[in-house]
Amino acid sequence: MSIRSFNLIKRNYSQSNSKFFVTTPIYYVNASPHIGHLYSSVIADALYRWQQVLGAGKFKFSTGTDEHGSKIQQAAHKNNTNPSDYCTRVSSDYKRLSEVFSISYTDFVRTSDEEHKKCVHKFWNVLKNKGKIFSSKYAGWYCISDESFLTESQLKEKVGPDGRKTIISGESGHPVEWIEEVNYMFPLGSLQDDVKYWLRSENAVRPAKFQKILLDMVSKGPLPDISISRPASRVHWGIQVPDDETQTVYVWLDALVNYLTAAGYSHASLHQIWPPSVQVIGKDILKFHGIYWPSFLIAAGLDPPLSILCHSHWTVDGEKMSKSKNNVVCPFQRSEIYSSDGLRYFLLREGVAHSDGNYSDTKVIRILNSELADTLGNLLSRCCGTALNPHQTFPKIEASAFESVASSDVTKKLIEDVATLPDVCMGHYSNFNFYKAVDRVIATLHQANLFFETFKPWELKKESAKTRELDVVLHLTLETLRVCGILLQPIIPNIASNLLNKINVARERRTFSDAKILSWDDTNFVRKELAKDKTLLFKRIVLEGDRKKTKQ
RNA sequence: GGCGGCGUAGCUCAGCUGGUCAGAGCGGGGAUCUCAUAAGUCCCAGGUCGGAGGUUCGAGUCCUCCCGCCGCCA
Repeated sequence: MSIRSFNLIKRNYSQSNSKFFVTTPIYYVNASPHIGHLYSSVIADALYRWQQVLGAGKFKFSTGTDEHGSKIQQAAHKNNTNPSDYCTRVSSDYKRLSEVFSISYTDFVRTSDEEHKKCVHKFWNVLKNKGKIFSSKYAGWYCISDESFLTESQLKEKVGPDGRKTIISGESGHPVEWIEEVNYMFPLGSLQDDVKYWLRSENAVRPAKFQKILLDMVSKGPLPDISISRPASRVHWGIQVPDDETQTVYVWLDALVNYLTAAGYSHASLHQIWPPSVQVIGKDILKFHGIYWPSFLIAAGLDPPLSILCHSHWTVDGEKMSKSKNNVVCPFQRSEIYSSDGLRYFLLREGVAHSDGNYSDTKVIRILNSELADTLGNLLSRCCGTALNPHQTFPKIEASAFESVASSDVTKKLIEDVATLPDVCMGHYSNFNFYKAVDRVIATLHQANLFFETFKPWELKKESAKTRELDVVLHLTLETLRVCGILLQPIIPNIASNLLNKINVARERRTFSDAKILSWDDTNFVRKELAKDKTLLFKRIVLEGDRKKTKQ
């Protein structure tokens, strides 16, 4: 069965398509959420919100938790509870992550849900009926902790205190043992050409670095058959293989089907939303999503995803994040200091998909204070203060006064920046370059501050003959804030909402089209009242004992 | 060992297709302003673009070799 037979037309899904389906990985419940989990969710949420800024449609955003496997059995036992209760508890932490950080998912899938089991069974039977599952005796080195078969190159020898040698996983350090057993197998090699073809399409995997890694993997020689079940005697917390109670479905097959579960695989609605538009993943699970997953899908006669966005990891103060180093960054704890939008901003502003980011609290504080409190928040305050804006309005402007102000080079630059900003952001968001989009927005806000400084409205205020020019300065600056606010909604939804509320932008006027219609071109513009509340977009972060040097 | 990715100012990045032999933000220093979230604006310092060689009138950008980091495979 050839992949060429189905529709892989290159398309820019960032346009206002009728449908959009974005996914995060489902998070393994062996541990609480950390900054890396948040990063995946925030990226997916930004993509989802951007789609909404572009326009209405049938959208779906799935996330969830991966709850099966022997590690969960062990973790539950360690916590003196059963796997089901244990999973419910930790899964609720991931739901809380989404709630705290405004992750606007539509579907939360738990692999222990009955609906998911139905989908896994259905998928299994489809693969089986297509002759893609066969039973075979399998022998190899097996790591119980990691629940994986390993090749000999992945092993190391370890000498114990008594001089005895044991074989361990080279990667995790956990012990391995030689196992011979009967498992169900899947012929990865039979889909290799199709997967290679899919990988070569332009947007299949982004950034290109990860696309090349995958192409390298599938171009090296035939892919092996892989085991897709485990004996139930060893792994009983999972989904039973249909019609064979002695085997449990391999956790990766189980987990990957969650995306189908979210899309309505067990009932007829799947094709209303399938295939996924973007699947967001971390680089540690690249092989499963970039080779296994499309192989399974193609074998089952389903389209692979239109795009996989693979992001890199976060180091912490230059070191890999790990429990043993005790440097795992807890997003809940950090959000209490930096706010949820603040943490979102930092991750999307500082993170680039192609290389590891470095998390540092010093950097977080500096970026948030400089850009959210100062550049953005202070600019709003300059416009809304009663000294310059006693009537608390977003004023209408007179054409002659506008022309007078617009003749300045600084004003021309600002108007050009604001006019081109929506399309520039469109380009960057479409290519998943959030940091470039944010960079342009911040640059535009700097230009607005320069414009404000150039025209010195606090001096215009003193001359009654210059009141109309003062209105123009306030108007242009508030309009810049309005456009920037619309474009920042995917990044900092709450701060953007507060900003747009303050300048009285109607909720239904916060779309990409609204960002393109500029007030000085809008003959129907009506003077707007600013909201009465004293809006503080972002409170500057000051740590105890950290006293800023006062300037003279 | 083979293959792939990366290496640009203290930090994070831009600089795609060879052409002011280099920019931005943050951080640092100075000046100035007072509308404003003690904010804004301006100026300055910081660069062997990992190293060496080559192609070219001209290379951060192309080629070769070497060094370092990361990943995959053996």
